[in-house]
Amino acid sequence: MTAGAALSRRERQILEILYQRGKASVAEVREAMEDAPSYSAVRTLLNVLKDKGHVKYKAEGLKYVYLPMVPRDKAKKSAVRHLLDTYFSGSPEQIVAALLDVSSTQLTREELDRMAAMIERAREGGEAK
Amino acid sequence: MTAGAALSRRERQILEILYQRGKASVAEVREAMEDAPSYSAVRTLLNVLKDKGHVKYKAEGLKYVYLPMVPRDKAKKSAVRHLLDTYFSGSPEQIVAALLDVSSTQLTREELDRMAAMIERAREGGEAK
DNA sequence: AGCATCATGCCAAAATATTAGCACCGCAGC
DNA sequence: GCTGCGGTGCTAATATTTTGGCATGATGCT
Repeated sequence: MTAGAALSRRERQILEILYQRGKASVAEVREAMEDAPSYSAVRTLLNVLKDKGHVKYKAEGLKYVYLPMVPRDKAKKSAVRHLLDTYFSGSPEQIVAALLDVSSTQLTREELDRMAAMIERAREGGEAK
Repeated sequence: MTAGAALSRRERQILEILYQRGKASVAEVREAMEDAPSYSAVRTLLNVLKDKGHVKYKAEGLKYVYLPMVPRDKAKKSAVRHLLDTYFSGSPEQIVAALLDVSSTQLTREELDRMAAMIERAREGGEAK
């Protein structure tokens, strides 16, 4: 129920844009869409999302900017969880594998080092059963 | 166009079930749904997915089983890529962080070792710029 | 053979999602 | 003060999604 729950195609598309950018005005959302419909349409969708409780807005200057109701950090987690059991049978290491595969070309040694360090820390700190 | 492209809510739900299980009959798909509609409805959706080219089916015994058109391996990658730039600004290490966070309690030392090893291998093998 | 079961194909009704249009408001410039 | 620009609210039309129903064919059992 946190984030990716039962949204229509457009709703999801828009919510994802908001997650990408953190916050956005109607016009910004619209510009971020490949296949943007009318301004009105975007506005309606945003309102639907608001009614469903996925989005809130606040005045910023003269216009409203919309932002996700559940903060990115929470959404991240449930997205990862979902990915995990949709495509990876719940196996975290397989995600790491896919990750390395997908982004191997852009990964710097430093990034890899940091990842390794994180895992190292988890091994010591968490000390799973 | 690979996998998660412009599907309706139900279509997505069903396709994801197929990715989870690899293949499934109409009844199996239906059983895997929390909020399952009628058998007919599921059947229709499966056919829609077939028409859209996301799913194929083959006879297995007496009934048909459906399976995703694009194989899990490919779908995985684009799902990871999508996750990456929706919630993580394209930063692979942040995914690893989230992953560890989400699944820290269930991770065995062996799994962590294997992850570390993968990263190690990437560091040597790939030798990114 | 007759019947219940479980599969499929096809189709039309009902529910939702998606879109655009119109009216209004505040602000800046002429 | 009028006018154009860019924002909002509301609402109605359209398109798509989602659903169930009915007819049919194969299988297995009594």
